[in-house]
Amino acid sequence: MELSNNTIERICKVFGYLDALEKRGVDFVSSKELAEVIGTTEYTIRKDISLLGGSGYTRKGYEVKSFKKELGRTFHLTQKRNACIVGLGRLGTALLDYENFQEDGFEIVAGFDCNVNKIERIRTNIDVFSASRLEDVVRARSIELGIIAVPAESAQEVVDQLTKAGVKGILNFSPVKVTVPADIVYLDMDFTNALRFIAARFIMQKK
Amino acid sequence: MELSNNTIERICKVFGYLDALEKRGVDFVSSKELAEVIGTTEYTIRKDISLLGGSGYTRKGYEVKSFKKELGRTFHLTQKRNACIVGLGRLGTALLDYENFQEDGFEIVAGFDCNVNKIERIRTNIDVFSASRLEDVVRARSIELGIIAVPAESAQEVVDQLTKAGVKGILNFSPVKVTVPADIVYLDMDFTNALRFIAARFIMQKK
DNA sequence: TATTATTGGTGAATAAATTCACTAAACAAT
DNA sequence: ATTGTTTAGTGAATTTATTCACCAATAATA
Repeated sequence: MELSNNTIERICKVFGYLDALEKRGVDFVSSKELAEVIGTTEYTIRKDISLLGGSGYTRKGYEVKSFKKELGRTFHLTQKRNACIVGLGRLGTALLDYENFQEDGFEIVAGFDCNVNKIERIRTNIDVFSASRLEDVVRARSIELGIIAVPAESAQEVVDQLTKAGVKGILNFSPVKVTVPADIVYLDMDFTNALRFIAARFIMQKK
Repeated sequence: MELSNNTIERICKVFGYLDALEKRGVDFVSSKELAEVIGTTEYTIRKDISLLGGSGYTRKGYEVKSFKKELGRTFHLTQKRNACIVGLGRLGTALLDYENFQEDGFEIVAGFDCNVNKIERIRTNIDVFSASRLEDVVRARSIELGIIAVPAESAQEVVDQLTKAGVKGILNFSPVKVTVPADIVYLDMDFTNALRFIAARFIMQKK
């Protein structure tokens, strides 16, 4: 099966919405509703789902519970995955306690910072370590996902360390472009860039 | 000129990288280097730039300073834009002091929270207000951009308030899908979704 | 029971995005 | 000078993504 990034992105959003619907006790959802919520068309949603082999019910839509379960299985979205946060400044510590991660199958099992004094001051339930211990802790705790919240100048170094330690994916909050080996899944969450994109779209009116 | 989202997104990244190069004192950059950094091909970069009407120098590439300036002008990326943050939990307060915003032409000129006690405890240089004052402060301070960092359950309400107050763009950090009028530029930064995307890509190996 | 409306599934058509192929320019090296 | 190499620019070709058009199923309604 060969899914495009766009499809995967949409399906992830669908998964999140299914989760919300399930909590609200809703049983069925139509491709039309999914499309509106996700911000696409019903055709695209149906195409995505058919690419995935999923199926719904005529005049009812997709069954929330079973569809969510199926997506979870296909994308291994249900199994717990260990993650760590590198860089415990304001953003990093905020992320440490971001409850939604835990709820959604991602467990932050370690935090790292190079400032030892800072480490001692941090009040959280999550174990925090000196950055020098990154590699061995990542291995010891089977951490698959690294979340980078360090300043721009050390981001590349952290990427290299995480890579060496064997993480499979990296989510980068630092506002700098880094180079990452091709076999590691990498995603950028540059806030400034997001604001720029919005500002640019003020100007280049869509539609 | 009709630019796609993809093009705008790439150009924003290019802008960020040009900024970094400028600071490093680099004079020229090739489409190939840009492509590598941004994560695309040189063809696409050149096509994007030509769509924009930009131009470079044979065997040298694009002149960093003037190209950056041109992009800034085209996308109005240089003019200061006022932004506010709604929701002053851990993430919201971290964003309040995120220095990179200020550096890049976005100024956080207000913070809002519905918890009055919390407002009094917050230590920052930025003015913080009760959420009830959102509408009048947004108008009074010409705030164009709203950054949402409230819990899922109040996100839609905040969107509605911001919309009513007349912001032009919204950046949403809350992990919920909201509906936004079509004329407002909207961008989602759902962390959990980002992690899901990464996890899904572990499985659905690209390439 | 017959009819109507709604919804998913899917191959075909269309549209959009990317890549290619080639040209021209400019600098470097011989 | 001449030759070779690098790099941008761009129309054409290709690939990818989206949308359409239509069918089948099924639930609701008359």
